[in-house]
Amino acid sequence: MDKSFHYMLMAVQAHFSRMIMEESAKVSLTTGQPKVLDYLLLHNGSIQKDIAAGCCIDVATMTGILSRMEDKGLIERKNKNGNRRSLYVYLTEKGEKTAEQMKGIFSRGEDAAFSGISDEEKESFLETLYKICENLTDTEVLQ
Amino acid sequence: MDKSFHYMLMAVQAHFSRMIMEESAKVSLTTGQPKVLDYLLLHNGSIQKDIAAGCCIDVATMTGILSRMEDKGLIERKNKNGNRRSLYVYLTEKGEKTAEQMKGIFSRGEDAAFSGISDEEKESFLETLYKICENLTDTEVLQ
DNA sequence: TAGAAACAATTTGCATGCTAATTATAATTT
DNA sequence: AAATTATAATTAGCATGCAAATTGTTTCTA
Repeated sequence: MDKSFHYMLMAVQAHFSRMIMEESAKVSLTTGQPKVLDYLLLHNGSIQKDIAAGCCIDVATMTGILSRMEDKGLIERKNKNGNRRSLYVYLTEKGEKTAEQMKGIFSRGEDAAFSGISDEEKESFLETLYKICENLTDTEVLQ
Repeated sequence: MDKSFHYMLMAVQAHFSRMIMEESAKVSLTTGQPKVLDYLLLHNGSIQKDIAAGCCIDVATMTGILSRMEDKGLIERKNKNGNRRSLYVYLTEKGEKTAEQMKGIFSRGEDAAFSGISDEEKESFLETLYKICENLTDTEVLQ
C-alpha cells in the first residue's frame, strides 16, 4: 500500500465514509444527510449558509440535501424576524431521533478505526489532526 | 470547531481535496483524474478493476473517469494476450508529464498540511494513520 | 464439450460535489 | 428615498460517487 499522506487520507476517508453510509442507509439516510444531522444536533436553528460551512460543502449542494431532508420530515425550514432571505433550519422530533442514532453509528465507526490503538496514541493523533485541520482551514469558513 | 475524529476527517479531506482540485484544474484535470494518474505512475498497465480498487472507488465510476481521460489523450486502453474482457491502461507521454506535475502538487499540498508540525510528530501521525488505514481496509480491496 | 458460473466492463438512475449564473431580499450609499 | 451593493438561496450543467442490472467474455464443471 502507498503510505503517502494523500493516499492514506483518501483511503481512510473512502473506507470510513463507506462504512458510515452502509450503516446510515439502514436508518434511511443518504450520503449527505448524516453530517447535517450531526451539525444540527450542536447548532439547531442555523441558516443554510452556516450549515454548509460547518459541513464543508457548498451552499448550492446544501440546498438539495436539505430539500430532500425536509421532504422526509427530518428538518423544518422557517423564516424569522421578518427576514425573508435567510432560512433557519430546525430538527424535527424524527430528525433528532435519527441524529441520536447517527451519534452511535459515528462512535462505533470511530472505535473500529482506532481498534488496537492505545488511548495515548489516539490522543496525540487527534491533536496532530487538529493542527492539520487548522492549517488547511481559513478560520472564517468553519467559523 | 468540533474536534471529533469523524468531523476532522471530513474537514481535512474536504479542504485538502479542494486545494488539490484547484491546483489540478490549472493543468486541466477534473476531480477524479489526479488519483488515477498517481496510481498509474506506480502501476502502469493495470486493468480497470485494479485501478478502481487502488483509488478506492467503484469500477462503475472508473469507467467514466477513464473514458474522459482517454478522450483527452492522458491514457490508452488496450487488450492484451488475446484477452478481450480485461482492459489494460497505460499512461501516454502527455499523461506521464501531467502525472509528474501532480506529484509536485500533492507534495506542496502535503507541506501546507504539515506546516509547523515537526518531522517526529508527522512521522508518528503517519504511522497511526497507516494503522487506521489497515483497520478500515479489507486487505483484498487494496491488494 | 455444452451448460453453468465467474468475471470485467459498461449502462442506468439517483445523490452528492463543484462553479457560474440567477433570483429575491436586505443593507448601504449618495 | 432611489440606486447601488451585498447577501442567501436556488438553478443549471457537469463530473464524480454508489448500487443494481446488463453485456460480453472467460473459466469451470458435469
